[in-house]
Amino acid sequence: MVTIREVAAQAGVSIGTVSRFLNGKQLKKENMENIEKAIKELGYEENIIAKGLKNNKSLSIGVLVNSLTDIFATSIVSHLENHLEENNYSIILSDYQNDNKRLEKKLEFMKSRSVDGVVIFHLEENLPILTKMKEQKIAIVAVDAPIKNLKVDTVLVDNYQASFKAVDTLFELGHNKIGVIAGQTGRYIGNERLNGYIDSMKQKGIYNKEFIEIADYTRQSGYMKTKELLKNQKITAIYSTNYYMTLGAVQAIQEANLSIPQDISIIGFDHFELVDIIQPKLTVIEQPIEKMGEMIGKLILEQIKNEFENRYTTVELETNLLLRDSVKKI
Amino acid sequence: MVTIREVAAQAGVSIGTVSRFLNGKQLKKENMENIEKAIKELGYEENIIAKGLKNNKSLSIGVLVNSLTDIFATSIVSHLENHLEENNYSIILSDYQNDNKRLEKKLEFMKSRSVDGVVIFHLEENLPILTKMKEQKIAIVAVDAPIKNLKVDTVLVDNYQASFKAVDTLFELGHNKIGVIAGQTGRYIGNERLNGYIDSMKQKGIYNKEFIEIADYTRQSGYMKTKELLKNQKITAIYSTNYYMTLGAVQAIQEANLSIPQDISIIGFDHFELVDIIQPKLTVIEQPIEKMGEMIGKLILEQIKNEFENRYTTVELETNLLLRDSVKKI
DNA sequence: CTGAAAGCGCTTACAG
DNA sequence: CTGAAAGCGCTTACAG
Repeated sequence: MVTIREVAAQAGVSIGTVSRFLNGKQLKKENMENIEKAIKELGYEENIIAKGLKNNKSLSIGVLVNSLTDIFATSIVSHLENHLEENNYSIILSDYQNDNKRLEKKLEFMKSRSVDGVVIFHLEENLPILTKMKEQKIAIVAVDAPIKNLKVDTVLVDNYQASFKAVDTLFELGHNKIGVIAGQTGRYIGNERLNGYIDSMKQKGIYNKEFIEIADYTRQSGYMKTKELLKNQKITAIYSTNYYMTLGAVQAIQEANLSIPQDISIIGFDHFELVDIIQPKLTVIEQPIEKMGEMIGKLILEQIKNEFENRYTTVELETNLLLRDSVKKI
Repeated sequence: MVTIREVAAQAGVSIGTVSRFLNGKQLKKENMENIEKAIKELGYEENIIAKGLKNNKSLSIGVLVNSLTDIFATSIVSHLENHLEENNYSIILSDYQNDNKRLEKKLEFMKSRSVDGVVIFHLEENLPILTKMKEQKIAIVAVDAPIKNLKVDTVLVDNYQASFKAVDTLFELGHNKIGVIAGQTGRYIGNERLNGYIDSMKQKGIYNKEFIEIADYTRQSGYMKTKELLKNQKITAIYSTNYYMTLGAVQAIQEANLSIPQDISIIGFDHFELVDIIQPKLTVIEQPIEKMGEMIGKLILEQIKNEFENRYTTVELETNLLLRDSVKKI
């Protein structure tokens, strides 16, 4: 491995001068040329690890997701990675399987690797390690849910509003017996999405608690709970509050030999490629995946650069209701 | 940040001694106790970055996938990460969008971060940077396809055999007009899967080149090419050679108002959760995802530990044909 | 078993 | 603008 030292020798300058050159400082023209030449000839490549030792920067960002196979998270991470890479940052990725003990361990791990920041998906409870990280000026961005009792930048969507609007849409088409497949209550997203539904139903005077089924975001749970819902003869439409549950819901509807939207209308949450395999094309609430990825990158880099001037932002992005063929006027 | 130096002072020993303790060396009992106590009291945590500087190890592995939203790759990475994390390694993840220029850049990037190894999915052409990495003793594992003209450990499945068996299965059920939705030829996986099909068809004397459609692994292409295939009245079964194309194929079959398996039998490739939403349950070829992840981790750690004794392994794992309801005897 | 010292590749006040 | 030197947090022959 060729180091700055060899470059210095070959260029006839000191290593400090080479270092300054590499960091974009202005030098005597002749020296710059010599250094540049030496770098080329020797094939010098900088060692980012060594570079970071002095100022304790690693140019890496830890990203913690629940599951590496969750399409929502990986889609965002993909955009985030693009953004960060342009700024010479790399991503250390880990999943924590919805287990806060595990998350804590992974965060320790990342801390020991001197990450400059961490991005955490779907965490709601504060963890002792996070407070420690804040003290040590490690940037933190929470995604998709706010972390209680911890002031950090947060990027999420307006889930409440999305649900509210889903009900609006169905109501305008004449539906007033609208079932919902909700995620666990007690968790932020589950609550927001369910409350948006409830308030919208109440506003129209069509609220009925029998229309509510609580599932757990898995396809299997969406399937089961939709079956329950279908036993309720009055339902004419279903609002399913996440991607996987929607897939399960559709399966349950198909198995009940009901057709969409003739027998039942449905609105899903999230628009990833695979919902499009379903016939007819589902009406879904789309999250601004790309914008979320960019926003996260922007916030974390700002934190790192501005050295945490105690300014915390919560960015709440709007969703988009994509109206397609799975809903029908009645 | 508390360092080894402070621990040494508090424990009344030299920093070398603390270092040795941290690396599991045996010391005088009293010193060990004092150091342990000092570590606790001060809340010392090791700095992996600094640790790696001396021997140029970073305890990190770069992983390059085509797309972060490819469920096949992320499923494997998820298992790999578990395996590596147990060994104190972390993963730096990046996608390269099927663009070798981009891949090269990402590899440079990872090299500058002193990764101890890289895992590369779906690469077939050797890249200059890879030769350089080999020279510098950076471990390399190729996944899912061998890299031409480069000796590295490789983990893949027996694609040829999988296809051969898919045709066997259909043939035994009485099918002899079996269409195939293949991926691009000219690429390793595409060739292997197509050749297995072709040879199996020829072996049974039922080969007909009109039964072959070449798609490009996307759902959309699977959809279009299946439509083409269905124009061929003789077809009684379809073998679709990847996950996304299978989803497209099913969609095309549904739109043609044909039912599975009454009108047409189908065997797909890959078994991820979402194929199970399809009615009836698809017969699919399962890849040993978990084993692949473990194997990759095992090989890369062996390379790092054994210091590359010029031993290169290609691990070819078997697939499993999961027989379910989408195929029928005729 | 342990201390003192050199070193990993780089940065950065300091002095000129 | 630049060199010499100290330092980032840790490891590891060397000598005892």
